[in-house]
Amino acid sequence: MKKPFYLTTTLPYVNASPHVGFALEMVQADCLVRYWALQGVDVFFNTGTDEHGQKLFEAAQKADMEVQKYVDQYAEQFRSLKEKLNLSANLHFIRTTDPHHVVAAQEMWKRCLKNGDIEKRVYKGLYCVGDEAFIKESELVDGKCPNHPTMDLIELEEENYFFLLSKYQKKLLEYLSQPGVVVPEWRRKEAINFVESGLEDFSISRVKEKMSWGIPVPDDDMQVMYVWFDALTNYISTLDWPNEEGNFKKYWVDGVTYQMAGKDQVRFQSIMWQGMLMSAGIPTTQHILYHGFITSGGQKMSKSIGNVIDPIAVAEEYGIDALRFFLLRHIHPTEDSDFTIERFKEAYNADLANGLGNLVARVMQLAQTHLTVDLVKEIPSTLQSSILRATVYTDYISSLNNYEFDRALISIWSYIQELDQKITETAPFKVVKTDLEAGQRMIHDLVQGLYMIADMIGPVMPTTSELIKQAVVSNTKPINMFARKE
RNA sequence: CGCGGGGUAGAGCAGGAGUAGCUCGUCAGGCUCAUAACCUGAAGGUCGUAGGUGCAAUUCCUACCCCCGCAACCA
Repeated sequence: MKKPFYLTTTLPYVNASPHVGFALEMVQADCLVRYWALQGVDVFFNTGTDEHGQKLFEAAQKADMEVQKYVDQYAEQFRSLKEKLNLSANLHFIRTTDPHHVVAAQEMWKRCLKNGDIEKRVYKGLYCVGDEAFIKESELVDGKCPNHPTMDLIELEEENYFFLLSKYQKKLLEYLSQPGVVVPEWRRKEAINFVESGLEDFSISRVKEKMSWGIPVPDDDMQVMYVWFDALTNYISTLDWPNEEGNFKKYWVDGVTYQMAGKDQVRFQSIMWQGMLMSAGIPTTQHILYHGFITSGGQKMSKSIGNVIDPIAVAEEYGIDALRFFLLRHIHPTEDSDFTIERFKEAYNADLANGLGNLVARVMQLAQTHLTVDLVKEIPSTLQSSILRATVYTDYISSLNNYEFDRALISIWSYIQELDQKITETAPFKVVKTDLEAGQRMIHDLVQGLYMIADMIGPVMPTTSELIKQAVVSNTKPINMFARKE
């Protein structure tokens, strides 16, 4: 019996529509979940939305809306990604405004408090009256607020609760000393460096009077939790924690735990969150996978440059599977990568239209013409075909086991090329005219290869995979799967 | 001396001590089962710069140059 797996994405903050970077995270996660599920693993798959905090509070005020209604709107956009990106059916979606999450966050607080890791202190910071907010030092422009360069910043103090992260320096270093807790490996070293350079305690609450949109601090009416403390707790509240039995025990305590996040999240996910878990006496996360960022035209995406890629629009024009394919094949799993429509179209035409789509068409045309349904019946159960070069499958497996989506797909596509070559070299369409049986055997082999491809691309392109399998089983050439785009 | 990633054919990338590889693009052939697709071949690179260690370096070491992130309360 395989251990159950748990995998969560980060929860996006709902101050904007889903962007392509989150689509990447979601699709990577979904690919792993589907891959594991195919191997018979019981997987708990989590995502959701982070809905508290000052920025949302202000945004709602600007929009002249009730905060809850404001976040409801955005939450729905993220929830609908399940259909728009064709994510696994078992995906759990948690909102940090869900009542049971609120309870969990407060319980997390109490545990950390009880363990002596939360204490009240004076928070000193530079406060901009124009923004009515603290400005962090790295944001300063010539010592002034970037939004209000003519105004002087005032030093302001307020009482906040602090999480004593510094107490966990040693334990965090022990945690980070385990290979695999942070992927890629060089980011683990980065995290170790960061912890070794010293950890600061963090403010984890805000004065309610100034900003009420947050989870109330237990036993203190004057303060609400600062978002990150609240939001991080979702990873276990989604498992019904603080109920220690059931899903929490099954997946978090006894299972194999995975988180996915963007590269900017290392200190939140691998350091603060792990510190919180340690404080609360809960097992730490076993593997956290960090993807890179997506640029467009070599620059950060921004509305003013006009290089923003809307993943939903791409999916609508080219198909969900095409988007999923591009994100997994042409975006590096862990490094930054570039995404432009030009590159996307190039990959679409080369890999999907001319590659996979065309191969399906030529093989299934041969099959439909020269084979019968009876002849292909046994195909799904006989995947160990002689036509499959053994290394294709083993490369595919080992790549996915290392979260190297791009390599897994490269290996499948090299096989597609092999089949194209084989058709040209052995010319079954010719052989069939002089020796029907020999030709049929060749075509049968090709169909088997096609089925194998369908199997392997399942986690990446679920719909395409199904269409190919159906075509094989019904011995029918399907309509163009990926029409060329000019 | 802050930390990390990277600089390889026109473009995008892989590789990693011992005839430099892939995709797209270009050029020339071939095939006709296929989505004007597919197959074969060719042109195109002194692998950022300068040193060093090797019988041998693009691959290791050192220095430097350039690009990109990060440098914590941004969710």
